Parts: sequence; structure tokens; C-alpha cells
Amino acid sequence: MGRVSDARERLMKAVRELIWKGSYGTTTIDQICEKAGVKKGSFYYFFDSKVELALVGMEEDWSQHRPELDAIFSPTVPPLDRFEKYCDYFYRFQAKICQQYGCVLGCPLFSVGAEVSTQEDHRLQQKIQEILEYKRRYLETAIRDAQAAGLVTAPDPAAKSRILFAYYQGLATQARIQNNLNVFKDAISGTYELLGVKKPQAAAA
Amino acid sequence: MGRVSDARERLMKAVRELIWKGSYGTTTIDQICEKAGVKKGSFYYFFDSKVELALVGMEEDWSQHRPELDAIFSPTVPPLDRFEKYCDYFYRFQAKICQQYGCVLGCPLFSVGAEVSTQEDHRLQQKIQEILEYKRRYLETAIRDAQAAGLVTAPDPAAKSRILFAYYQGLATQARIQNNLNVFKDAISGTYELLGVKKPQAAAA
DNA sequence: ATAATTGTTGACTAATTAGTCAACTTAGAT
DNA sequence: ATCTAAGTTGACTAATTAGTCAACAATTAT
Repeated sequence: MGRVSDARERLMKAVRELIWKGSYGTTTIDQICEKAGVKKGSFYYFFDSKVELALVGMEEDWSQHRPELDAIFSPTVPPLDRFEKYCDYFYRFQAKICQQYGCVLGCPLFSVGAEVSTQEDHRLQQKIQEILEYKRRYLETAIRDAQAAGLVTAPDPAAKSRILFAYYQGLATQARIQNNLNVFKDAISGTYELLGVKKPQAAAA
Repeated sequence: MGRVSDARERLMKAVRELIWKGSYGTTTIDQICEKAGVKKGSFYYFFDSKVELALVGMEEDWSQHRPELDAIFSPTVPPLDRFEKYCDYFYRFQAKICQQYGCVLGCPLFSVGAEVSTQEDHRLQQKIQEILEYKRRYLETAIRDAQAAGLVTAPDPAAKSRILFAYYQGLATQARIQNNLNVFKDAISGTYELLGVKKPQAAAA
């Protein structure tokens, strides 16, 4: 009953785009409304504030990416292949975004996370940390499987995953700062070096 | 001749603190003026805009850090010791800042760089990239020296330095997001794994 | 002393911002 | 048909923002 609308969804899409393309702090409610084609009164009908919208926007974004990551990091995929697939997926995704927005945007969780982490309101920071932790676990599991298969030198998969995750974060941020997709080209070789992959492909000396 | 003043320096200090503690986008000229104890008229006497002030502020910051980095990465220091010293210095520096500001702040170049990299005005982004590139070169030289000494496996020191640099970036951002200094504890072991250090300390199996 | 230079101030404008609200509109249930 | 719940709108306030400017204050060279 009552009127139906997709304004809520339009707002969620708009905030994600604006925050990612620009920054959280400089994205205004007026901008969000304009991009979504929604008047401010309607904004406040659905959400109490920018941070509330950003929270559900982040959540929504994560829900959309999750299936793809589940597929890439499926236990049915050989451990090292997961990293190959992930690096490949990440590159292609960034390339698509780059074409769409005109510049490399990296990972919104990292850039926005760094931006909002010192705010008094910790809700957005917590949500971002939560999603980042989910992502790190994909790496940890894959490393553990690789270690069990004797493919890598990683006696402490959790510690190793944190190192690898920091590396991926750094790559994404670097690519954004330099506005250069080629930064990602190092990803798989960097992964292999970090993991201590025993024999890259062929036999070594 | 004429009146003397340190208002310019106070403004430069204030902008660095505010941007680092918060973010570039949400730091207002009014806030900067208040923190510096300077009236807005004086601000515009010295600087044309926030970005001009931030530019000289970043430059100033770099000038202050440079001597310490020159010492740490001095060619007189054994290559691997440089990384140890750097990781140690970075940790102690972050701990000091953390105590001072109440939270882990990471590296302003990374967080602000990620924030401003999509702005139309590219001056701040360029300045940050320039300083980051200086920092990366410390790593490249140290890696090259380590390779020459047969201490690591790094046939392409430039590529390796980019990987290591991304890792450090990631660590700093992670520490800020999680507000946790312990993130840096992994730094030296991560460095060694990335560099492919041949024998950490003692002999291996 | 005083003139020239350098820096300071507070009051000002115009634009943008977050947030409110009563009146209005649309859709489905009865 | 009409009642009710769900959504929309534009006009509003109050606060904050960037940026300007003429008058004022302090320092130093002459």
C-alpha cells in the first residue's frame, strides 16, 4: 500500500559513486540528492544523515561484490589459482571503473577508511573495518590451503594474510594516487614473492 | 623592514596537524586560522587559498623528515640494517604521534594523497606524488645495494621497491583505519619476506 | 621624527550547507 | 469511490563557508 519508489536505491547508488570518485568529507547531501534526482525532503524521509546513507551504501556494495569473491576464493579452486584470479579480477574491475569515471579509483574501503578513521562518529569506520576483515579472511584461507598443499612458506597464515592484505591495500591506493592502472601489473608477482611460492612455474637452480 | 611575524609558520603547522588528524576536504580555512591563532585577513595576506597553504605545508614537512631518512638510508649503513632502522623509526614515530593526538594517524601523504587524487586541481596530488617518489628511491637504492651484496633475491630493484613501498603504504593505512600500532610490528618480517632475504639471521634447515 | 614597508584586524558579502515542515501526490486495500 | 499509508515537493531557517577590504599597528631605514 502507498506510493512506491526507488529513490532510496538511487540515493544509495549516488552516494557510493560520489564518495568513491571524490571523498566522503567533500560529498554533500545536496550533491547526493542532485545525482540521485531526489529532493532533499525525500532524502530525509529515507535517511537521518549522510553517515546513515553511507553505511547502507557500503553494506550494499559489499553484498554485490561478495558472490564474485566467493567464486574466486572457492575452496574448489587450487590455492594459488585463487590469487591469480583475484589479481586478474581486480585489474579488470579497475580498468572498467577507470573507463567509466575517467580515472583510477582504487578501493573505496581503503581511501574512505583512511579518511573517516579519526572521526568522532565511529560507525562508518567500524563498518569499513568489518568488511575489510571479511576480505582479509579470503586471503587467510587461501594461504592456509596453499601451505597445507606445500606450495608456499607460510607457517602463520593469519600473519601472512595481513602482510599480503597490506600490500594489496597499498597497490590500490598507489594506483589511485598515481592514476595509473599499471601499478596493478606487479600484483601477482608481488603476491608470489610475499607468499614465498616455492617454484613459480618451472624448476629453479 | 616592516612588521615581523611568525603567523605564516603557525598557519603551516596548523594545516599539517588538521589535515593529518582529520582530512584535507573537511579542514576549513576558519579551523586553520583558529588553530594558528591568526585572523582570516592574515591568512589571505600570506596565502591565496587552502591548497597553496597545504602545498608549502607538505613541502615543509618533507624538508623536516628528509635529514632523518638520509641518515637511515645512508650508503654507509649495511643495506638490510637500513630497513630495520626504517621500520623501527617509523614505529617509534607513529607511537609518539599516537600519544600526542590520541590515535594512530599513519602517513599523511598516503591518506591525503588518496583523498585529493581525483580533484580537478592537480597541484597537491603532484606534490604528494613527488615526495612519495623521493621516499621510494630510498628503498630502491637500499635494495640495489642488498642485491649487490648478495643478501636478497631482487634482480629488478626498482620493481621490488614499488612492491615494498606499496606494502609500507598499506601498513600505514591499515594502522590508521584500525587505530592500532601493532600493525607495524609485522613490518620488518614482511620486508624480509618481500625482499627474499636469503638467511634471516641464523642458518636454516 | 617620519615615511615606507610589512603585517593585523574586524566587519562585511555572497554562496553553500544541513536540516525542517506543511501541503501535496500516488498507489493499493476495503 | 475513498480512505490510508508511502513518498514527494518547495520553501523555509540557521549555521558555516570562502573570500574582500579599508583602516589600523608595528618595525626599520633614512
